[in-house]
Amino acid sequence: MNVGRPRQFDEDKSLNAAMLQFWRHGYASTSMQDLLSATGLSKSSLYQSFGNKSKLFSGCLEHYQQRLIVDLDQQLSSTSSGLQFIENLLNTVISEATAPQRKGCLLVNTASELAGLDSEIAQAVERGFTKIRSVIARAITKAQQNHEVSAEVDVELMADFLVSGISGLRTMVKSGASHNRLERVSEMLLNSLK
Amino acid sequence: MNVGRPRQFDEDKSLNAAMLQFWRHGYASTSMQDLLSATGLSKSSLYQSFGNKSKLFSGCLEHYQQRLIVDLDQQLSSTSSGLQFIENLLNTVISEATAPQRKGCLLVNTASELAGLDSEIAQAVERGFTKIRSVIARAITKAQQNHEVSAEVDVELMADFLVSGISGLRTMVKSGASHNRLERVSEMLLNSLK
DNA sequence: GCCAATCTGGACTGATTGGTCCATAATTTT
DNA sequence: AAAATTATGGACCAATCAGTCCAGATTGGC
Repeated sequence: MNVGRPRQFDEDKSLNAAMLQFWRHGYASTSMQDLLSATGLSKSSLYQSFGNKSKLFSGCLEHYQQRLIVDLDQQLSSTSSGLQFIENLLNTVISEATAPQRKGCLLVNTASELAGLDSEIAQAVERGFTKIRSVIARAITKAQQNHEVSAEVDVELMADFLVSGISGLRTMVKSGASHNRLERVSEMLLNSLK
Repeated sequence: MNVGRPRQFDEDKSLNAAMLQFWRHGYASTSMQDLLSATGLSKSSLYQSFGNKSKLFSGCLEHYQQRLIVDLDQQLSSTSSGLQFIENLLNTVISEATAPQRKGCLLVNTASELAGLDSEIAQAVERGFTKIRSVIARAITKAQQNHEVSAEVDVELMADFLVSGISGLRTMVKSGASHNRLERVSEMLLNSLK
């Protein structure tokens, strides 16, 4: 098997380009034409490789989630302070407020747009959130080991609280909250760890 | 002026029906056909009364926001305890987790879908959030007067924190969090008031 | 009764939607 | 050289999209 001409295009790059489109405009507002332009693929190739729009979206969601987790993992292991890692996370969210386009988080966006309607997507979103939560839980444990956070803190609960808090911050960002207000709320979240 | 045949349909009811469609499926995934079926109006009447899809959506958003504020206002004034009012708010959000369809909050959904793309919508969303925040701020003040919440609490900051926290909870609901986890996070939010 | 406004339904538009199919070309392994 | 696989581009599809227009019916105020 696997004889014949090999893949010419980088499937990962195509997935990434498609992901960006979905990320920017959401599922419904992204047309196949948008995806063709973004990926640079021909219609035939795109359908051949990814099936259809829905499957492509699922692939993009998975791609996003994996990239995100790898990135967070790497950041966590390269940061000695668990608390600092979390503070960095919050700052990253806040810094998007001044960005030209506020894309937010594809998982959060998808939860909002589709999770209530498509159960398959809902499951993918749930898996993504679970993974993020587990990274944050590890960060909290690390912070406890460094005595930055009280050992009495319930790690799982606090991880949920932070994931929820970050999602809330993201909504504030999209709803146009000022930098100042975002910073103060972020500070409160951070204080809840102590 | 205003001679001739008077309005036959209840503009408020039509707006309400259209709002429900947008609420359920978002802006992009709601077609004019959906809106015609939902409102029961003829295409001519709908365009005559509301202009076009975009304007109709803006109207629905305004309608939603007004309804919400009136409802919150009424609840707040009929609840002697400011703390209880906030607890009720959180419980309402959580109870949606078991609902057949999790529509969430139209303002939050719209922030996610459109606020990053359409500045006019973004402003409407921002106004809506501001009003909600002010109701919650009043609830906190009321709780302080009842000595349920420390007088040292910064009302505006806490209001922001709660609005953000509620949005976070809503995201958790959509992402499939269990009732138990939602309750514990909600409890943490409530505790942050004390 | 007349006028003005409202309502309906349908015809119609041009553009876009997601998706299929096919002939052809390019490139690799066997 | 032959077979297998990937690529492209365009023709084509029915369905749907938002939106316009109009003729005609209805219904009220004056």
